[in-house]
Amino acid sequence: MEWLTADEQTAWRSFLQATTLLEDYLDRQLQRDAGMPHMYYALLSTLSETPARRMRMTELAERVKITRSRLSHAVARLEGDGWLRRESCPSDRRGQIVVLTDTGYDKLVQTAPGHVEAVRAAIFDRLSAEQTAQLAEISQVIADGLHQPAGADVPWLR
Amino acid sequence: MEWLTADEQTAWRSFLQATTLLEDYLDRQLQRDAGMPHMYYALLSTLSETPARRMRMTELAERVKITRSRLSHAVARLEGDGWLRRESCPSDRRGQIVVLTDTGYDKLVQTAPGHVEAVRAAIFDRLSAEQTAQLAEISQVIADGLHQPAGADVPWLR
DNA sequence: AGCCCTTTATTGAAGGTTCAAGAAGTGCCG
DNA sequence: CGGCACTTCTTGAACCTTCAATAAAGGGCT
Repeated sequence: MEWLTADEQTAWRSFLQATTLLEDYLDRQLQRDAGMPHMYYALLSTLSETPARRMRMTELAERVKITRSRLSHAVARLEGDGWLRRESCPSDRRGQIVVLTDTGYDKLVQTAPGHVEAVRAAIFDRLSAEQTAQLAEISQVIADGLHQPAGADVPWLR
Repeated sequence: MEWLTADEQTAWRSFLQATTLLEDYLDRQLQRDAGMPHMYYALLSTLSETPARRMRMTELAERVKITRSRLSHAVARLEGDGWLRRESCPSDRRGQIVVLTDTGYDKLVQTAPGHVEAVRAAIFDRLSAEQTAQLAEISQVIADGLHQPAGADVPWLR
């Protein structure tokens, strides 16, 4: 068992503070301007980038890295708001297809600029191009590592 | 209004995935091994590093970057578990001082190795020393920016 | 002292997330 | 075909977080 070095500790502390503050900041921004938390916005946003603005539940959950259960609850709420709707899947009767409605798309078009602005203000306006590239690389390494934890042959995320 | 460049988009996407996965991973690890979410562990950990393992509510909230309200709920829970206790502040009768109990300290000593190991496995074992330094710097920049958002003369975090 | 504004901390309700359990469909394999 | 294991998605309860409202104390000002 190894402890963290001094450098690692400062990095870890700063990272935790940055992510905590950032989440809080973006959740507030979107709750205020769009009436939904950041994760829900990410669902609409992800759907809007697919060919027909539709996706299977499981695939959507995998893309945004959340559990199916969490997605079910979120979709139920967003469907109630009218931003998206469910359709049954023709090829697999267990499946559900989530579709971004036109109203949902409009909502996204309406709120995207403010959100992008918030992201820029918090992050990219403050980082050099090099730092942006470094952040991308570091994030990718961490995400890759968590996607398939060493020694686990069973998916750890249900 | 500027959109994100292609590089910024990939960085943002990776960053979001990494932080989502990481939070989930650490919350699970701590819930399983310590019976508490990551944020609660951070409270115990922060207290353990102070001179007499005690701190005012407000200062603790500021250190870990959460609202007073959230802290109140968390402390109520952790006090119920016996990991910490409240004491009234002699110099300011509105104040409360949160104290890490001996049991709470033992709990921390017990669970810290496993948690540090999880953090190492997810992050520092995968990053070079340079990348660790880069992550520290980037995180610091982001955290600094969010601490005092440009154009706000009123604290945005209550 | 009295007044007012601020700071400190808590509370309860509403909403979000996790976890374990369960219903329903798929697909393989004897 | 029948059985069995696995996948897909949902559900409800417990827990956590947010938000707005509140109580209580400090501190300045006249």
